Amino acid sequence: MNPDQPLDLSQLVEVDRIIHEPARAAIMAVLYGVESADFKFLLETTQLTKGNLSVHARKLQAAEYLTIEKSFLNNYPHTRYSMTKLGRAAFKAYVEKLKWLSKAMEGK
Amino acid sequence: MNPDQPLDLSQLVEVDRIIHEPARAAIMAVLYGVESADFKFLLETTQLTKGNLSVHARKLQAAEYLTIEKSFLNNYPHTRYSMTKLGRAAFKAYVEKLKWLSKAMEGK
DNA sequence: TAAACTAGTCTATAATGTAAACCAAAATCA
DNA sequence: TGATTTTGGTTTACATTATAGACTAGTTTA
Repeated sequence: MNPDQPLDLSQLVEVDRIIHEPARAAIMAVLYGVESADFKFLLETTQLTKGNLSVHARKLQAAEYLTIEKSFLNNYPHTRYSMTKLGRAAFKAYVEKLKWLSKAMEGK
Repeated sequence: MNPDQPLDLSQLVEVDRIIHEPARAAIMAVLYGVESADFKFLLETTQLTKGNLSVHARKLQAAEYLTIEKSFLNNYPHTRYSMTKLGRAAFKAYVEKLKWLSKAMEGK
């Protein structure tokens, strides 16, 4: 029991739950690197099932972390997702928190 | 849409869910740094409610990530938690995964 | 002996994630 | 042509899960 431990673990408990769900973190991680991505691309990169991708993407949309644009491409429905500024900031903050934790665990 | 993206996001989706829950991650983070800790100490450091601490700690015990020892101290019940080798390894692997994600997001 | 405190546990409720079933339209097949 | 398959998703029933307030059991203090 180390009394000089300055870690504030409550920060961890207060992590952004919307992003913290791995399925959504994966979606965010993909979109963070690109301007936009369509359903098929996200399906391949995240390895989620279609149902999960659909549901989780809409949860991210509800949080205004991403936008969903529907159109038709070659006669087929086509859905394009892109991260909002809010989503980008939230994801950045989330990753910072992860980094903080891993740094805090170093040398223990 | 960056085609030369080598990221395997399925790794993220397959993260250890037992640790991934923030309440439990906080417990693990505390115990990772110390040999053992009692209920009160965990309560203060994690900021969890008593009910949650109790439940989540037992879930970690069920996963064999920590041990729970009960005794009496000054006539009061006293519960002491410590991380198992399995728990330590699992937490280390978990933190490595977080590190991997934050590194992967750098410069994007 | 009543009241307040310690040290937890139990449990009802709400919230959440999951993937299989479903849908509409387009393409292919026979 | 009609039947079947494929594309591109959405819906929803189900199971799992987290949460905190109520509860228990015993101790100390007034």
